[in-house]
Amino acid sequence: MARTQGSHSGTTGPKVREAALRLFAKHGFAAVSMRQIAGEVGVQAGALYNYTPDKQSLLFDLMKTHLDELLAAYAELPERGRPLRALREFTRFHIRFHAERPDEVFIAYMELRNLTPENFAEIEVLRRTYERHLEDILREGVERGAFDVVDPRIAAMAIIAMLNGVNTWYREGGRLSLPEVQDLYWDMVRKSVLA
Amino acid sequence: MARTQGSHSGTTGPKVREAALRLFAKHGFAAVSMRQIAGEVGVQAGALYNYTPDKQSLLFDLMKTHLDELLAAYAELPERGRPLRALREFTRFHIRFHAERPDEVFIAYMELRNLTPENFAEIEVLRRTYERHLEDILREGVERGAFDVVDPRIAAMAIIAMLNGVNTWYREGGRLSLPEVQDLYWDMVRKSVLA
DNA sequence: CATTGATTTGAACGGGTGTTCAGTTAATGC
DNA sequence: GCATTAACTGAACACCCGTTCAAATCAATG
Repeated sequence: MARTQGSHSGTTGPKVREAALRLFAKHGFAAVSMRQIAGEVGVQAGALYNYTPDKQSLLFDLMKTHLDELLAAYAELPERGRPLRALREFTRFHIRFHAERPDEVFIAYMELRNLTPENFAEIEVLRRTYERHLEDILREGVERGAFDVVDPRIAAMAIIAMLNGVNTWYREGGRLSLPEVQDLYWDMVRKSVLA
Repeated sequence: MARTQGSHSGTTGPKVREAALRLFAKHGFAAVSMRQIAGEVGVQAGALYNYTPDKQSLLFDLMKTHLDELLAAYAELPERGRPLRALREFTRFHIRFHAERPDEVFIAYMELRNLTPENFAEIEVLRRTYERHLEDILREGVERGAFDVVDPRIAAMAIIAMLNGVNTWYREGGRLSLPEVQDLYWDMVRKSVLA
């Protein structure tokens, strides 16, 4: 046997990325083999190399795509307004965006050490860019006297760490709805920086 | 060759745990081989099995020891006092304790999925016990009217996630000293729950 | 100083790893 | 309907994996 019925790069390609995403998130990059991914796709391991030059690139592409989408989605937030309003929009956006993609988020935070140094550096720039958006909101709030934040850089990291924590426990259909979660966290974020 | 000069379970045993700790933290459990650990210890791979029944137990022991020490250290905190004071002590304790053991903390949060279900369950009980200490402080603060927290369980997880974030950037000898970090975070934690 | 017991070696076990590629088959364009 | 191209197989490559164990050597004991 060789080329199989119904085979298409347009369908196999996404399947490869989806399988890798799910398996990496569940078992970790190092614990997943190319043969496992191929098995999920319904293909032999060799066929994966039509879609990625190697395993490392597969991981990098997943992370890069995730962060590109994060920055693009944030950039398209309509009318962010003044500091307090902007901070609320950031908080709500962050929780929603991350709750919608638990696997991508998990990989992006857990598998950083499995990137080559060059790939790591590229991902870090994107992550840092996102953090700086929040940092800028805080800084402007301090200038306008709306916020009392001694160190905006630290505060930004603290808030993001807190918001990322949602993904460790939030599940759709659980005790709390997403809007309820957003309200609870917004209450804490707001008070933590208020003057 | 067989038994080597100066060999002692009293020295090799700790060396094995230290090497495993460092390597697991740096490369991840799945990416580290028993031969790598043995190499760091200065021994052949077979010798490791005098000190652990298998690789999995090595990981579990590291996590269990870490969490046992965490709970023991918290239990020995002198005079925690009323809610606000207790919350401050918790915050300062958490930051210091975790900053002192970055490798243990990293492993305890990143390698949970590499535990067998039984081992995972045991670790989760300990982690949950620690979380509940904070939850109890918050609950008492709410009862006494000192705190305004809608959902103490969620708030406890949010605060711990925020404090854990310190380990992603804090390094001894960096821009901020540990007391400065403790002050910055205490300021945010305090305000986030205040009535 | 001989003996016992603790400690390690080194080889072996069966199996898995990422990656390459010649060969084969299905889909596509003319 | 036929030639071309895209997609995939299956085997092979060299190597690494966790774990076991008889044999060898050292430390400790009496």
